[in-house]
Amino acid sequence: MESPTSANQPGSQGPEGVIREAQDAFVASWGQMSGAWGISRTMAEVHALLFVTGEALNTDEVMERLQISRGNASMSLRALLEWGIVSKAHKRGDRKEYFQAEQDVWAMFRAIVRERLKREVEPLIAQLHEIRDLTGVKQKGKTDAISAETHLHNERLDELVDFFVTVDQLGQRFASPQGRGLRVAAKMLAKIS
Amino acid sequence: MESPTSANQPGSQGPEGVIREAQDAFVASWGQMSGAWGISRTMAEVHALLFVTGEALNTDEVMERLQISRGNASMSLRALLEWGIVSKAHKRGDRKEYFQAEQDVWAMFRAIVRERLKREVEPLIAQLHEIRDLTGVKQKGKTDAISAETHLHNERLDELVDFFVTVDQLGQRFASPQGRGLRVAAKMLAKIS
DNA sequence: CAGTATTTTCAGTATTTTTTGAAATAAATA
DNA sequence: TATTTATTTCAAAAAATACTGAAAATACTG
Repeated sequence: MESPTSANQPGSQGPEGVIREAQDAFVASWGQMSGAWGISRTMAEVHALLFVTGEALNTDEVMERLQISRGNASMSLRALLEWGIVSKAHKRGDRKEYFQAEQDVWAMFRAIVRERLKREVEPLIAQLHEIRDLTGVKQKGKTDAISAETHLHNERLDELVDFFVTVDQLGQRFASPQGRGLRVAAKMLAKIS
Repeated sequence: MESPTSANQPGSQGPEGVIREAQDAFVASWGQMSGAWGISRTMAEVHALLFVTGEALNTDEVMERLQISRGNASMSLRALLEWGIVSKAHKRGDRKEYFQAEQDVWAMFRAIVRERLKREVEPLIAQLHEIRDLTGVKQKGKTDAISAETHLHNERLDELVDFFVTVDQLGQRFASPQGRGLRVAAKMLAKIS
């Protein structure tokens, strides 16, 4: 049990103690999941902070709240921009840059899917094609001078390529802006006993 | 370009040079993807080797082919057994244990989905529920003494929980043995222009 | 059971990844 | 333009992760 932070002045823009506690807990949880997204713990924490506060924060506020260095905050924020789940904002009369997280959870995951397809799945498909080409023809007719072993090898690779192409196509549909509709589809599919 | 390995004796059980080359390339590619599965590079390489050769290999053969230590091979193989994508086999008159990879690509990914739901998604959902409980009631009716800020915070978390519950349900359907049918469904969904 | 073969464990080491902090760069103001 | 403020970069340090090898444990065999 943590002792609650000092009482807020009434009317301050800061969250009440309980919310702050919940926010910190969320940041920690989300940080633990970083491995699952393939990003560093800090990057996940920065994202969690922006998401859970719902506010636009500047680099110093992020540094202060997460107790991280300026360099780390800068790199994490830039990476989150590249992932497309955080965007820049500006405040009048303030030279600092502010950052805010995408607040629509489904839109956020569409962005993540899009990025992971691009970074992981598509390069893999390309490599698998190259490897597949090492052992010859694709046509079913040509049984030529191909050993049984080569044949089995080719079948294994073809099945794998086929799987990833399907994943890529499915992902693209989900990730596209039109994929919005899939939210409904997904919930229905998930529900039917 | 690598010089092909020394010519195989005809009739040997070893693969021809070209296949060996393709296998090595596959092991390397699959190893690079390890991050995406959340496993170590070696573990991915061991799996790749078993998958791409299609053979049941023993610890020494794995060590030799991947140039890794006995300890590393042992740990990787055990972890792959836990993931359920590699199984044990035995050869008559041989005391060594042999290991073979699941050869059905879709079955293999069902196992991976099952495991990642269990290790990553479900614990997250549990934690999110705990965090959500910190800031009170779920009922829509009760607008009581809840600040606007708390209300927004709760909405954000509820949306997130809802998302992961949907993912978990969808994943379970796919991962279940009955999920076999989803292979067809997935391919159809992926195709429709 | 004693002896041998095989597998697992784990402390120490090596490698990879992440973070820091300060210098360099860029942007805004006056 | 010079000055101040904000951001990025990157070499070095720290932290996290993976790997080795040999000892311990386990499982077979005769």
